[in-house]
Amino acid sequence: MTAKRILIVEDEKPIRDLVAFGLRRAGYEVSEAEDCRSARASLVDQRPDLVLVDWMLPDMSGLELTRSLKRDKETEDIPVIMLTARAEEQDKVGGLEGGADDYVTKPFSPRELLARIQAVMRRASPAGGEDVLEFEGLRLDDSSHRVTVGDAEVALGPTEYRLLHFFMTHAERVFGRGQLLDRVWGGNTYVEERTVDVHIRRLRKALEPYALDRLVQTVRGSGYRFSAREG
Amino acid sequence: MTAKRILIVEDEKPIRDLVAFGLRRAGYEVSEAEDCRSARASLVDQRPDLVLVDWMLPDMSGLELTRSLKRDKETEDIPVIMLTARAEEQDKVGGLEGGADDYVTKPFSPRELLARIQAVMRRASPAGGEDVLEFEGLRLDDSSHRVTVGDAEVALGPTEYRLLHFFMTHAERVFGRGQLLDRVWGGNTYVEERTVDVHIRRLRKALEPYALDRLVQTVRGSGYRFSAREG
DNA sequence: CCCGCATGTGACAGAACGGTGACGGTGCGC
DNA sequence: GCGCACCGTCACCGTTCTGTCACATGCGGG
Repeated sequence: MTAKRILIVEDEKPIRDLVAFGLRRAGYEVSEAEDCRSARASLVDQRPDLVLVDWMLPDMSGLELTRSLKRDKETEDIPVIMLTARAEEQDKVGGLEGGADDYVTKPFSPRELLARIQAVMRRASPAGGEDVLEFEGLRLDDSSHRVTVGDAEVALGPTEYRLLHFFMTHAERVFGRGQLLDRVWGGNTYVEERTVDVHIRRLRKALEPYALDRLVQTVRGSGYRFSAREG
Repeated sequence: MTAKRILIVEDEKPIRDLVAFGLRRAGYEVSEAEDCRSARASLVDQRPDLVLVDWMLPDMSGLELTRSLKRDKETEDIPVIMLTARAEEQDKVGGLEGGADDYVTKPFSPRELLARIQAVMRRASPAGGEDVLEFEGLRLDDSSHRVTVGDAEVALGPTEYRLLHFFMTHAERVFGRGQLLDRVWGGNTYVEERTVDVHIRRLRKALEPYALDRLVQTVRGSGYRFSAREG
């Protein structure tokens, strides 16, 4: 999975550090800027997937920055989340009007911020955002619906694709055939449990040329597991 | 399910007592620390499932504690909830408290605290969170269905796995063959009692390479026991 | 010290389980 | 309508697991 890049524009260093630290932990790649000038620079060469902008900035208000961002064809697709202090709350309307995709009032809980970031990105992703899972050299790009190993493309049927997607988002856990039917086929389909075996087989066969069939492991008596570690 | 352990790090005794009392009533196992020093100690030997940290602490700020927690591979998975006074939230803290998973502002209602605790724990467990039993270096991860000692994987058949799982969740107690048949095989199976012996044997054999077969002990005339203490 | 009973142990046959190739059916695009 | 891709099911097979037995071992009481 390519890490999503987030740019933080915030002049108060302690807060900036704090937020950056938290976001990095959550798996994002974070760059920081303390004013609009450097923010613009970062925007050009980092091409972040999302921008967090503080409302109050020394050289230009965050609102201004957002507006100009959204005016530029080059950057208008980048989602923006504004950070505002509670006192400034009445201005939130203005923030949204400026083109921000969402705003969060300080203080905010980490949960909340992460949730909003994800929500906003999800909304933006059809535009060009990427949704890539990677595991042991195996890449699954959900937006383009492609599975690749290096340059080669792995040909999968729809069911195998969903199965692999499910596994890649739930690695290291064992799932019984019933659970897989529930979660990959859908809760109210009735098919034989052994059908799962057959699709596991097909998935393995597709991964075999790359010696990645080992990732799909049988746990005798329980089901299957997707894992890098041999079992 | 073993009761979840919560560690409270808070210097003001009255508050600490109050919170601890409430949490114990809610069924948690609570340990307390009044500064970061003792918190660290508790972290090591208690391995709490969640930590509640006050923002203001005498020796080190709660923020520092949280950060160092999240930096350490050993403890980064333990969810942290920060407690902050309302006065502190405005100016200093913007948001992600150095990696805290959530935060609660004082004064808070017991309800809210409990709700957040549950939410955070729920979120922590399915993600990377695991269902891990550990005993004398022997690890049984039920979600991935793996039994390991250090890096090595212990190969167990289905029955041996269930047997070990049962023992690890019921250590230090003696079970007769009949009881084991009931609880590991299932209430309505009819098999010879001596069959238990054979599976005990197989389990021991699998643990032998790691000198852990000593954990499965025979109680002559009564049955078997899983225990670290010899005899 | 010896006996008797409880437990350890190796072997084995049947059952259960999962892997695999093949087949017929179905829906879709051409 | 035809061919193609995919799906679900089945039958068959090798492998692994399981329960049972027969025999070995060992502990404890007399």
